[in-house]
This record gives sequence, structure tokens and C-alpha cells, in this order.
Amino acid sequence: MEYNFKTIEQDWQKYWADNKTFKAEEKSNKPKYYVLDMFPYPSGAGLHVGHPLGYIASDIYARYKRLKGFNVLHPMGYDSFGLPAEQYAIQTGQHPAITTQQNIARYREQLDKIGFSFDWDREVRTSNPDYYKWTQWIFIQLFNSWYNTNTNKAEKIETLVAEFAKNGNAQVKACTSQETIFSATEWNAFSEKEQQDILMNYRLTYLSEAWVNWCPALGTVLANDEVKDGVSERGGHPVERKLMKQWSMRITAYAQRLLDGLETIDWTESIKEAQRNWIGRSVGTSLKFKVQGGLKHRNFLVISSESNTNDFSEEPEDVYIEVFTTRPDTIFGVSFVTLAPEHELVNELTTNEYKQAVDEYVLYAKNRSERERQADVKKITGQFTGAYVVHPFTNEPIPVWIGDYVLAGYGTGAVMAVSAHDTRDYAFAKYFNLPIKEVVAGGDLEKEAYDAKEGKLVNSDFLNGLEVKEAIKKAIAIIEEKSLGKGKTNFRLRDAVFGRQRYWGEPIPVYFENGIAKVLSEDKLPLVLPEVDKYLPTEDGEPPLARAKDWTFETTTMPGWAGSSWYFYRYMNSQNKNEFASQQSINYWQDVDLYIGGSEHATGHLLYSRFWNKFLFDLGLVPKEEPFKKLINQGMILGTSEKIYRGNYNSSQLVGKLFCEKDIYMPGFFAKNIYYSAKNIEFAKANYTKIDELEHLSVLNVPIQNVKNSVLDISKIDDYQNSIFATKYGFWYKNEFHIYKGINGEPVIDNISETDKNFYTFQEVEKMSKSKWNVESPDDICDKFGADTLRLYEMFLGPLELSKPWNTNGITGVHGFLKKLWRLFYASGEFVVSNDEPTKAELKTLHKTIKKIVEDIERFSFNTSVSNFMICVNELTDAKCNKRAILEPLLITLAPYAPHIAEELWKQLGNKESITFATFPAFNESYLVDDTINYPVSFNGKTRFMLELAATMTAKEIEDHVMALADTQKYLEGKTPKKVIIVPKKIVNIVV
RNA sequence: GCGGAUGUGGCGUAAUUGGUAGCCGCGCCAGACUUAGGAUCUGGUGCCGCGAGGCGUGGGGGUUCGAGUCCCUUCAUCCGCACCA
Repeated sequence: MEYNFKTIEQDWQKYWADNKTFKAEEKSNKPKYYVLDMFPYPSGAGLHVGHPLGYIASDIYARYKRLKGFNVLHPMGYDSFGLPAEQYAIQTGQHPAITTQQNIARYREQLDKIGFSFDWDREVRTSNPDYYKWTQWIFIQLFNSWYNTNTNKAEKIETLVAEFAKNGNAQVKACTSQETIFSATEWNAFSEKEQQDILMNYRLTYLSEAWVNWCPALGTVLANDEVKDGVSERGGHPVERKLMKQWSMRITAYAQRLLDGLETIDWTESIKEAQRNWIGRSVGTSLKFKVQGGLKHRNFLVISSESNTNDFSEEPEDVYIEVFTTRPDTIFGVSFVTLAPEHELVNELTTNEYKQAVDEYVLYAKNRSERERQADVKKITGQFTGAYVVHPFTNEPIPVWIGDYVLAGYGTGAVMAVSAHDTRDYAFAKYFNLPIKEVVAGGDLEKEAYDAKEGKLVNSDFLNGLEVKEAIKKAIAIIEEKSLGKGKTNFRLRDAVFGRQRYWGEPIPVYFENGIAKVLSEDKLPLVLPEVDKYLPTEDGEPPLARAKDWTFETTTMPGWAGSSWYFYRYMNSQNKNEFASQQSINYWQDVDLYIGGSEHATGHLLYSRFWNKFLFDLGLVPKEEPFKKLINQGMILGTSEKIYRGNYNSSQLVGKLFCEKDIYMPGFFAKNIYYSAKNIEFAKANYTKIDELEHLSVLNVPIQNVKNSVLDISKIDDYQNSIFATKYGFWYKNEFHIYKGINGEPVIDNISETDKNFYTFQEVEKMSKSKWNVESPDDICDKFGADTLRLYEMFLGPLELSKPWNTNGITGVHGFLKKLWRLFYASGEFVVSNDEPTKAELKTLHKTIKKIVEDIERFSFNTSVSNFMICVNELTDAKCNKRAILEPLLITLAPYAPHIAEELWKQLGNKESITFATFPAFNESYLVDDTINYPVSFNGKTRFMLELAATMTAKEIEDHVMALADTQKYLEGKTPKKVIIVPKKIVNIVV
């Protein structure tokens, strides 16, 4: 009987579904293991071959852990709120829920074909009200919490209110945007509105006027991680800065803990580093510079009716510019102070003389888009304000400049410029001819700034002679002593903007009463997404939810990362109606042991979910501070686009992409000279009716490795079997016609003149996407070779973490392996398995394989395990081995990789239960001993031999072993070894 | 600029972690079977050389009896962050 993967795979997929083979239960005396995949966004394009890569890896691991005696949780679901469904809805009027539903159905069908061992009873969908009820619930908890920096955790807002009523806010240490201090008496006298406005400055999710990334094309704001190079990550639309009233998440409260937590988890260094950069901790000090003459420069008087304390007496009030620096040691090198153009003091400081120039500069900076600003960071611009500050130690006047190299949002929006020891300050000083004052010896200031943190301080009064590190300490000490500033840690991380002006997202459960934002009471949840007539913003620019009838709630919705920040807990208890998951379930499953997914979420999902998890941890709702113990980032599978060029090699024009209906590997070819191959021409004419097109045949046939982006030496070509016939409509290759298609997938048929019929193609590797027309579907592989082949092949392609282009070149090799395995059982055409005792060699093959597979799985080296299976089956085929004692353990070992064929053969061996419930075989090291001395190496007059020995052998056993073997080995030339000395590993010194 | 990776046959890769470099697969070559081959089976295949032999893990240096693996240096490619004071 042939290996009929189609029926085998269908049958077993049905069996698994019918029997709920992979159902995970909480009652078990086995240890738990949670294997999680990053759930997909169900897009209209369906799965491509890149999606299952990580799922296959996690499935192998999950199945392996089950066989190893773990109680495994391995769920799957859908991140089903998102922009594409909404865009589609805007274009077609189709409700996004319907599109999403259809896409999910399609995804499910595709996933089922691959034979994953998911427990589908636990499926979650973030757009399902039963699910987003709890996303909203978490939002409410965040709203009702503040961050206590004394206890270093989130606490209920009631504790804060009580403290305010009792002592005011002077003693409260919190992560807050509240700037003013009030007493208990004042607090109690505040109106409700005033109190709520203050509380808003403490809440972990809060409404505030903030600079946001506004994307006009998408009509919504975006979080920092959704903006790349000044354009939106989705769609590539320009993004601008805009001041808006927005919901935000106070993730900055957790900055330090998010940083510290990285030390405790097993993630790749690159992701951890990306998060560290994103959080961007820097330690330094704040420092106040007194403005010379206070605000006497102020030359326009604002008569304020609200304020009655402004009497503009002749005495100028003291005004300070506060800066943040990591190099307080260079305080004596300050040659100017630079403010961001948006800095609040700019207006007040500027003197009459410079007012016009400053105003112009501020306007210029404001109109320069974020993108421009990023694009030409080298461009130096700035303006003197006319004002001076006083150096805190020398009392010298220091000019105050504004410049857009200083960012308003970081630190205090002002820097002390030490032009000698900071690259940007240096460039600024050179450009505007400002003084450069050396205070750390060691650099060549004629050429460039010296910003290394080593060297001795000079020209620095009390710091002179100190090393930089000591000088920093001393400077901070003195600055603090003189109350000029304070040691301080700054983070680059900003609070995350949470509201989106879109329809297809979780409604924010907030309503407004007398201008006060109030959260919905928990028993009213979920706040269900209302119906709207159109999915566009209203005419007044309100978000789509403003169109809903009788909608009295917040009109922005939550961002995509809301639902995905906690979904891994919902899987633990996905049907729960009363809690986001029961405490019992959470305490049983604890956390995710293995998380597999792409690295593109490094500063998005993977940071936000750590944040939410820490918050839930603070509330005592989850037991672990970090949600994902081990993270593996699978590489991307890239698509290969075959691009067609026309014209000469050196001056050519892209006319389209080449589409092959089947999986033919097309090398780049250069169709220039015309060659004919009679045989193929005949075939072509017989099979293709538009014979006149064949007039334009350009023929080329080339051994593939001879083509290397260069014009070919055609004189060497005589292999007509592999000829390529290029016509203006397409090309013939191996007796099939392949049409050229343009960028949009349309055939390229026009625009090609008689004289310009030279085509050539090049492969370009790029990200797989529907818009690039290079998507490869896993379905085709499943249909043609089966799911087991797809699984093995995706693993075989290379190391999991590496990005690699998709090609099907090697798939027959992997498929052949399965057929070969099948033939071990069906050598005579019928199922025959022997019950004989296996030979020593057969046992060695088996145990070697088990050992390697275990090692491979444990270090996630799935590609090598496929090779090891092939070696094993090759050896067993050579030995004509069909013994049960060998094949049965082999099938269990293989089951995680190729579950369908393993199940089928397992059943035919007479087993009643699914192979899922078998026990993974242990290997026996003693079968792996080899009796031969392999080769000699000379060392210090002695002879060393490489031996393959069992790791468990004692020194005595090795010595006896070597002595017994020695005389049979030619390397000893008949001499008897006198002494055997064992050095580390498998090397043995034999003194002759 | 800072940070993270990666460099091994024609290609994807492997190497028991310091021990005979190139396992396994693709491709290619030869043969068998076949109406045919994008099927199957057998053998060969790092490079140079008829050969003995020599050379080989991006380049250069070092440690070592021994280096793809460790150290120094340099080059190339990819990814992330980027005027963060």
C-alpha cells in the first residue's frame, strides 16, 4: 500500500477533533506546561507559509512535552480587532464583524489542515463581547489605580483619596503629572470637578492634553511604536504632532520594573536590548540655572484678570531654567544653555531685540514636520534669545539659545550645552561660533567633541584632577548640597496613547458627567460596540462612534494592543462569565512557559503585556510578575518575487513580476540571443494555440549555477531539456507556459515592441504580502505533499530564529523521507513488522536518534532533528529493519513532527490509544559505545587516540578497553601500550 | 553614531560546544527502470591536481599538541534604536 497522506491526514484530524485528544484539564498530577503562540490577526489574505512556522515549532514542543509527561496547555485564538477589517468596511459597507467572522473561518480551515494540537475549546477572539468585557474591566481597574512609588506598586485610588483628605498630597510619592501641592483643607474644599481633575493626574489610565502622533490619512492617533521613520507602520502615511485630549496609559510608572524584569526572563538578547533602548534609562542630575535679572527682560505685559498677585513690582522675580544632564562633572564646561523651541519659558525670556527672530524660529520649528526633523538631523538650526543665565559656581553669564535639537518631551526640554564634550553641542557651537571650553583632558577639540567618560578634569575648580566617574559623584553631591538640583533618573519611555479615533476596537467604558470622566460600573459590562451607519469620522471630525444613536460614552476606542495584552490569561479559563479567569485556573497554569512569535512586537505587544501583567500582579490577581518565561522569535519566511525586466542588462526597466502557476524554481535568466530547440518548439506549438507569438521566441538554456547576475556565455549552452523560451507574453519552461504579470497581477501584454523583446528576470527576496503578489499558501503544500511534509519541511528550512526565503526546492527530499519511512513497514507491499530481537547496530541507530532528537528539541534546533530522522531511516532501510522494538519507539519520537503518519502506523502496530498518550522513549547510552580507535595524534612523544566512548565509562574501564583493543589497531604498529592516560573528553594518551 | 546578530561547497545547512570540517537535503554527474519525467532506485559529488599531494569555515594575527568553535584586529551583510542631553 502506498503512503496515502490525504486520507491518513483527514482521518486523524477528524479523530483528534471528535475525541478532543488535546483537551487540557486542570486536574492532573502531572506538572503543567503552557506553550503559547502569538495569536494571529485574521486578515483577508488567509494564512501564508510564514504564519505556521512558529505554530509548527510550538506544536512540536507541545506534543513533545505531552509525551514527556506534562499537562500541556496549548491554545489558539484571534486578535480580531484591527484596522484592515475597518478599512474594508469603509470601502464596502460590510460590517467588520462579518468580514472578521469570514476570515476567522478561513484561518481555522487552514490551521486545521496542518494538524495542530490546539485545545480549541479555549479559543478566544478579542472582538467578542464576552472577551472584551474583561479588556474593559482591566481598563477600569487601571483607571481606579495610582502608582505609589514608596511601596513601588499600583494601589487603589481610594487609598489616595483618603490620604488627600487627611494630609493633602505633600507626603504622597507617586508617579503623577500633578505639579501643585495642596493641603487636606484645600482638598476638602475643592469642588468635585477640581478633585477629579487632580485624581486624573494620578490614575494609571488618564485623560490629558498631550502631544500625539496624528495620522490624517488614517484619521487616528498612533502610539510611538506604531510610527516608524515619521510614517505610520500600517500603510506608510505621514504622521504629524498634534496637541489633543487623549486617553493614555501611565506605563512610565513601570519603567524601572520593566527594565529590571528583563534580567529574570529567558528571552533573546536582541529583544531585551530593544526593550532596554526603548525604555532608555539614563542616570544623571537635574540642575537649576538662575536667569540673569529674573524676568526683567519681559517686555510685554499680560494683564491677567484671573490673577491678582501680578503687580509687576520693580523687583524681578527669580526664575530658573532646569536642565537634565548625565554629565554633571562637566558643569564648568557649560558654554550656553539650549531650550527646545516649545519650552514654556521661551517667550518670557526673549528680549525685545531678539523677539522677532525668536518668534520666526519657533514658527519654523513648529512647521517642520517630525519626519523632516528626523530626516536631516545633521542640519543645525537655532536662535539666540538675548537672555543669560548665571553659572551656579562661577557666576559667569551664560547665553540662552533655542534649538530644535533639544526635544521638548525629554528631560526638562532644556540642556546645559557643554560644547567640548558632547557631539551635538559641539556641532552647534562650531556652527554659531560659540565658545568651546575643555574640562576633561584627553581629546583633540580642534577636530571633534571628546565625549568619552574617561580622563581627568581640568579647568574645573573643585573637580580638578578627578577622574570622570569620581567627578560625577562629587558634582552631584555638591549640587545637592547647595540645593541647585538633584540626582535623577530619566526614562525615554513615554506614556502610551490609548484612544483611537476608529470604529473596530473595544469601546472605552467611560461617560462624562458635568465634564467629569466616569467609568461605567462593572456590572454594566460589557459596553457593547454600537452599530453605526458609516465607519468614517463624522462631518465635524468626531470618531465614528459619534455616529451611533444615543451613544453617551467616550467615542474613541482602544488600540490594537489592548486585547492582546492579557489574552494568555483568558485561555486558562476562557468560558468564565464572572472573572477574566478564575483564580483557581490562574494559580494552576501560572504563566507562559514557552512563547513563540515574531520579533516585530519587541517594543509593542511584548512591552505592553508585561506592563499590564505587572499591574495585575500588583492587584494580586496574577501570581507571576513576568508573564512569559521563555520567548523564542521565529524568523520571517520571506517571499521570492520574480521581477521581469526588459531591455539591456545595464539599462532596463521593471515591467512586472513573474508568476508561475506552479512551484517551479525559476533562475534568473537573460534572454538575449535567440536559440531554438526543435523539440520544445514542437511541443510548444502543439500545446499553445497562439502560434504567432512564438515568432518572438528567445531561447536560453542554462545550468542554473552559471547564472550570476551577469550576461551569459551562451556558447556553452546545449542542454535543451531545461531550455527557457521567452516570448513577449510569457515563457516556456519544462513544457509549460508561464505568463508574465504586471505589478498588479495583470498579464503584461502591451507596450512591448518588436525590437525590444529581451526579457530577463531576477529574484528579489522581500516580505511576504498580498500587495507584493508573492504569497505562498500552505494549502497548496498540504494538498500536494501533505501536512506532515509541510511541517517537516518548514522545520527543515533552517534555524527557527533565522529569516529565510521560501522555496520548495528541497520539499521532495522531506516528502521522500516519509515515503521511505512508510516503506519500512510496507517493504513487501503489505504491512509487515517483525517481532525479532534487534541487532546491536539497529539499537545503536535507534538510541542515537532518540538522544539527538531530545537534544535538538530541548535547544529548539528543529532543523537538525529532521536531518537526524532522515539519517535514522536511511540506516534502517539499509539494514532492512522492520522490527517492532525499533520502529515503535521511533514513531513516538517522530510523532511531534509528523503526527499523522505516526498515528497511522502506531495504530497499525496494534495500539488502541492515540500516540499522544504514549511515553517518550528514554535512550540508553550503553548502546552508543564504539569499539574502534579512530585516529592517532602525536603529543609530547606520546600517541593520543581519539575514541568514541560512553560518557559513563570509568577510567579503569577505558584503560582496559584501550589495552584490549590496542593490538588490533594499525596505528600502534604492533607495539604494546605501556600506559593509558585519560585526558578530558574522549582523548586517550597511550604511552608506547 | 549606538546596540543586536550573521559570515562554512553551486544552494539550504550540520559539526557531540576545543578533537578527522562539510552530516542531512536540494542541485549536479553517471547508471538502472521507463512512452515520458518535475516518478522511483543505485553510485559519485568542497576546491586545485592525471597523480602522489596541496589548499580550504569573510581577511589578517594570536593562544593551543589541536581552532569553524577561544582571544585581538579588520572587512562585509542584515536587523533594531537614533539630535534622549
